[in-house]
Amino acid sequence: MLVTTMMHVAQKAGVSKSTVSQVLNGRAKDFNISNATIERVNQAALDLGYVPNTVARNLRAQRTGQIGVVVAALTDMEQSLQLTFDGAWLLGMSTAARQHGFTSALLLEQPESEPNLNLYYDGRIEGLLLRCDPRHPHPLLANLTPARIPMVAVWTQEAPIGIGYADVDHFGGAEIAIHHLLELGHQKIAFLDSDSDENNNHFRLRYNGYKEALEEAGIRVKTNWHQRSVSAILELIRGKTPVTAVFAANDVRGVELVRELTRVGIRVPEDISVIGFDNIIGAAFLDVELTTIHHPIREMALEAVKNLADLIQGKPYQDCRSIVPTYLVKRKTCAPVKKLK
Amino acid sequence: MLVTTMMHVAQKAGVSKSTVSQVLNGRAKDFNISNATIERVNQAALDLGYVPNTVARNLRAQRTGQIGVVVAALTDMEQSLQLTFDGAWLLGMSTAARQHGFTSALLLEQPESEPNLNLYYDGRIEGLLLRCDPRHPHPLLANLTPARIPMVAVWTQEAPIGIGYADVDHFGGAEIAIHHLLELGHQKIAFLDSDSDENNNHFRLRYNGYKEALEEAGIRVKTNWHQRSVSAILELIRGKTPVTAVFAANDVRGVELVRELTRVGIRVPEDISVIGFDNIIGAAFLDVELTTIHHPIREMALEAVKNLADLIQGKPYQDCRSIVPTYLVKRKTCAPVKKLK
DNA sequence: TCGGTTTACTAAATCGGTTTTGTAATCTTA
DNA sequence: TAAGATTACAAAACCGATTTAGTAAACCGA
Repeated sequence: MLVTTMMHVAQKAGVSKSTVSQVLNGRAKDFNISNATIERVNQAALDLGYVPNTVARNLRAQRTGQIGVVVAALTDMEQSLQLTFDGAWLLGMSTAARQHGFTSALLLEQPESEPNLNLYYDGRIEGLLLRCDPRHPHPLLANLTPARIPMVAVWTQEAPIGIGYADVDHFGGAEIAIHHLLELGHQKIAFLDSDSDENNNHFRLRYNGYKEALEEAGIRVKTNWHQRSVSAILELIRGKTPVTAVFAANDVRGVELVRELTRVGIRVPEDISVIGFDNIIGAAFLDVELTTIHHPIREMALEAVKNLADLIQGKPYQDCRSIVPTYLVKRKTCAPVKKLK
Repeated sequence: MLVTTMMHVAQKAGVSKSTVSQVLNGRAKDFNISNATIERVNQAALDLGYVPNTVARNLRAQRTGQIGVVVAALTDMEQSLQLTFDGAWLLGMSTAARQHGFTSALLLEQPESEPNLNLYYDGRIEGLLLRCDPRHPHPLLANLTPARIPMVAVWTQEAPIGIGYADVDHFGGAEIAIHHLLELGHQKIAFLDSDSDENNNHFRLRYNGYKEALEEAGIRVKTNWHQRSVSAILELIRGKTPVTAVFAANDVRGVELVRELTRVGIRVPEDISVIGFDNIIGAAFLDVELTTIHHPIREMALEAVKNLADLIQGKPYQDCRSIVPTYLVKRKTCAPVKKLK
């Protein structure tokens, strides 16, 4: 490779490599290096275009300033959303990593078969970030006996002992959505769940938040308010005790619903209010201007990195768990309830 | 940190660390290590849960098996598209990296100010991938005197001497789009350019492909066929020599156009055919089913990594440049031209 | 039985830094 | 003015591997 090493600088400056190290690390004063020597060393380093070898430095320092990020292969989740999500999260994470003193993040592809923590425990990284899938526990988290490496699970609130996490406040977000509808006078509010992702933990949390918020307001949640198909919601609306608003488990479902309602002549928000969840990036590009709950991906990424940094610093894992707050994004699919009773 | 090193294994097995190294690297036969010793060493390593330190190994081997990926901060480009793009590209790149023998990829945030190649030249990575912006040359490419590190620019076809690249065939894709329209009998075809990105090199290539394809078919491209606003296209359609089809510089514009046409009562594709470019991920979620040219991001990522691997291996940079082919995605916005003449 | 080869290892050098320890020379201060 | 402190460095150890060179013992043919 033929790179200039510290030795070359030392030779050029006529000093030992220890001196070079001391000078270049700004510790000259601690070692009583004369100004003349400092000058000579700096000049030599400059002339030779010297760049310290980080690998060597890391070996000696016994730390790398790197964290690992396991990027799972794409699952069957709706590709577009998955990709925007991953894009936002990776980019946010990368920025956050630097802010927390890590030089960089190592992208590690998830090995398909037996996940082996040792694989990540070879000294290259100081901690690990795992992007989880809300539908099933991450394999690396599953067969984890003791946490031998600082680890933070991202996008989940279920992590084993020793593991930190960062997730969005799905429960609280749902509450915010319901409170908004309540303020608009709605009382009968349906929940449009996913049709496929029955095990999606986030959707479960959102449903719980929905239920809790309604019950706290003294409203008994009828079982048939919880539906998994747009057509079922349609029936509900046309039924004898119709709902006046629908909380969709996510924006995809929300948009779907609004489109169908519009198609069959039910006006949104005049006849029915619809609120979604996620504030999917690029929603501006859609035909439906959905009121929704913002899902803060980058903030979550930032929290994840912060938690990992703390964990590495030795903080107890209980203190390295964050639930990132959401907020309401008012657009055009919610309105005060019609006085039709 | 208290990890088990090769020394510990050696002690436990009652041999020297050289022997341990030889055994664990499968080079026992070359060094005449007896089977009994091999067995002892393996058992000791297993018992102690030994994992070789990759940093030390890398220092000695003078290579890391890592490549760097510069992730630029988000620009003002339409966020959604940017994020899906980056998600797809990072994920594709990461998979490709492993396939090409790199253990992992290092995410390097782009320093805002003076880009300093030395920063990336400290031994941690063997090469660099730069995701470029089609609107302006990458700062790292701009002030690059000699290429001191193997580098591949991604999403551009303009790279200095010594630098490889991987890009999508924007020119060829445009030709494919036009050929499709020509086959459907269209002769008067407008080009709906971006309204803002005047310096976007990709759009320029697409325009050139459009023009070339038409001229090859013996059609003289009228200057007013090249427009930058939907309303201008509308005027064109309503004018005395109306176009029968529009090639949009990208899907965003295409969808915009189709929506507006539909709104003012012009039917697509019955009255006007529209073809886009990009096949934006998640198009399925849109209301407009746009015929378009697929923009293969993951394939581009794969080519980029392949080129970088080749470059690292010493291949001449001219052979490390790829233009990835596109293909037509037929959906519902193109139809045979109406015989109205 | 003696030099040469093979067997089975070990010692030491190496990668390129950082840090601890060592050592002359000069400077203080009692 | 001699002991102690300070100045200004250099030598060597160290991080944890890999690799080259070295060595002792067994074997082997002439």
